[in-house]
Amino acid sequence: MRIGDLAARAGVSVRSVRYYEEQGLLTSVRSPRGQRLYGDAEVERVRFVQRLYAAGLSSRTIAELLPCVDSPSRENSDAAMERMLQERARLSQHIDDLIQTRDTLDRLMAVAAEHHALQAAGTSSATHSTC
Amino acid sequence: MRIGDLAARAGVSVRSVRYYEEQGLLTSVRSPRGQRLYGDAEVERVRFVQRLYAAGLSSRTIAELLPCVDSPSRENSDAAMERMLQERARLSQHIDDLIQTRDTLDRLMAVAAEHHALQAAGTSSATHSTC
DNA sequence: CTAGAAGCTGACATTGACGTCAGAGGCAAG
DNA sequence: CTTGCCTCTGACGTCAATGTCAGCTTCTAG
Repeated sequence: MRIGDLAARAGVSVRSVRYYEEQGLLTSVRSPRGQRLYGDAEVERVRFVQRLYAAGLSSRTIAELLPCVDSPSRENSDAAMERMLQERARLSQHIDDLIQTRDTLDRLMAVAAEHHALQAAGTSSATHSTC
Repeated sequence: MRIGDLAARAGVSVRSVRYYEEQGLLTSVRSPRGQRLYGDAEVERVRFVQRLYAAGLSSRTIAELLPCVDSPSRENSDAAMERMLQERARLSQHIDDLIQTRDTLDRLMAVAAEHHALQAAGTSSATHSTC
């Protein structure tokens, strides 16, 4: 499987695949003439990397995490486990923030809807709220 | 209240405050000599903007949303409401993604912990899993 | 064999939310 | 008046993940 196919299957650009390799997030076997070759497993690998990106991890952090996924050993598992715990905490914090923001948005929309209803009824009440 | 105080109270940099004004997310009154002056309300405003940023909204999107918050009127409330619904959906999707990623991380950590335990017991079982 | 699609490397461009610096002016305290 | 801190505008730097282009090579279909 060549780079174009991998990119298509994983739903990313060819450029991104090369970048992932450059960052040490992905390895490839080279054909005698220098073209990158991949197995089916790499498709999942790319998707996994994408998900970590989506979770806000930097390529450096991902690079620190992946060795544990790849070759579990005593030395790296401790450090990686700590790293994962850290990222898990960061992720949870981020999720909580987003939920809180969504709640804020919901309250804003509720007030807006109420205002809209009042206005539709021609009632100009004392609701001084925003929107 | 001058820009430095506002920035300190809201917990952002002076640069950011100027940037917000540049993007139309914040307004200021100018002193006779041209310095920006703010009221207490702007502190909350800046914090609100920050939360929207944290939620992944771009400054352009925030700029489209804020007029509704500021001056509720019939024309802008419809558009703003739609926009808010859109962003709410995006937010929910993002939250779901993050939770899914956290779950993946949890599974990874569980396997890692198991592996670690087995290794500690000197047992090299058939768990071919990652880490 | 040959045209065109796809790959390679290397480098510069882009986007967004700032950081940072320069040069000039404002403002309160001693 | 001076010292030192704050503010102003304007412009360039940064960082990270990609886009994009150039110039060249390799593979594939006819």
